[in-house]
Amino acid sequence: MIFRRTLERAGRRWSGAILYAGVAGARRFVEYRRYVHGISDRLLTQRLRELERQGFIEREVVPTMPVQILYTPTEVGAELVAALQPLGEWGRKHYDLIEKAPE
Amino acid sequence: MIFRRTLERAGRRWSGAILYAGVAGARRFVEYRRYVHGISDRLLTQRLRELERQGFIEREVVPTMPVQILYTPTEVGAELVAALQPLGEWGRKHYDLIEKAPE
DNA sequence: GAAGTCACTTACCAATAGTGAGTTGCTAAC
DNA sequence: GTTAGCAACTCACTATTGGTAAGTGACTTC
Repeated sequence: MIFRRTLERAGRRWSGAILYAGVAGARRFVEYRRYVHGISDRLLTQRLRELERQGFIEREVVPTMPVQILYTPTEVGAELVAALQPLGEWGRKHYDLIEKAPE
Repeated sequence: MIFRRTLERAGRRWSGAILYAGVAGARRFVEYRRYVHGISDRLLTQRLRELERQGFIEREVVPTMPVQILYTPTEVGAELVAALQPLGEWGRKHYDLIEKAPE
């Protein structure tokens, strides 16, 4: 079912938050790391690569000295984040349920 | 961040699909198993327990012979599924991206 | 009395995630 | 001219999660 696949892809650990950071303005590796609190370098690298492969962000190497690497959300990536807004609303409304409740 | 926690809780493997099945009318264990294609008994048990602990479904034992066990989505559970509708729309729109694309 | 259903549980292995340290190529400070 | 630092990674190791398959006990149907 598409619903399940979509939800589980977007809901993969860190993926949504990384995309969200991109939409919020993050571009460089360190910026993403600052936005996405708690993620390790290893997983940030891995997720950025996945999101690139899946077409949600674009990777661009700027040959300055030292090189800059920019990760920019694509059109679909931004649309996906937009589609997640109601879920964000729900989360804020039920703050205690998701922030205080057991795993 | 709430957004991340919410998304990752809903996006945990099988969780969203199970809740969705409940909203779609599933009540008994075997019904959920039929709705959520591909899930194993082990994980269905585990997820139903988690969803109950988190307050998304209610477990009720009906002392017939043999016993029936009914899992019913709560109000918040149903609201969560409703909040996920736009994501479902997005998924259907970008079908090929999520169904054909690389992991 | 053999086979089947419901709602699980157990054991085992594979895949994914977390932690922490190391690396390369540069610049700036002491 | 060694030391320190940053950006963007990579590697090795452990812990957690998920998948597969089989088993269980109370009951029903043929």
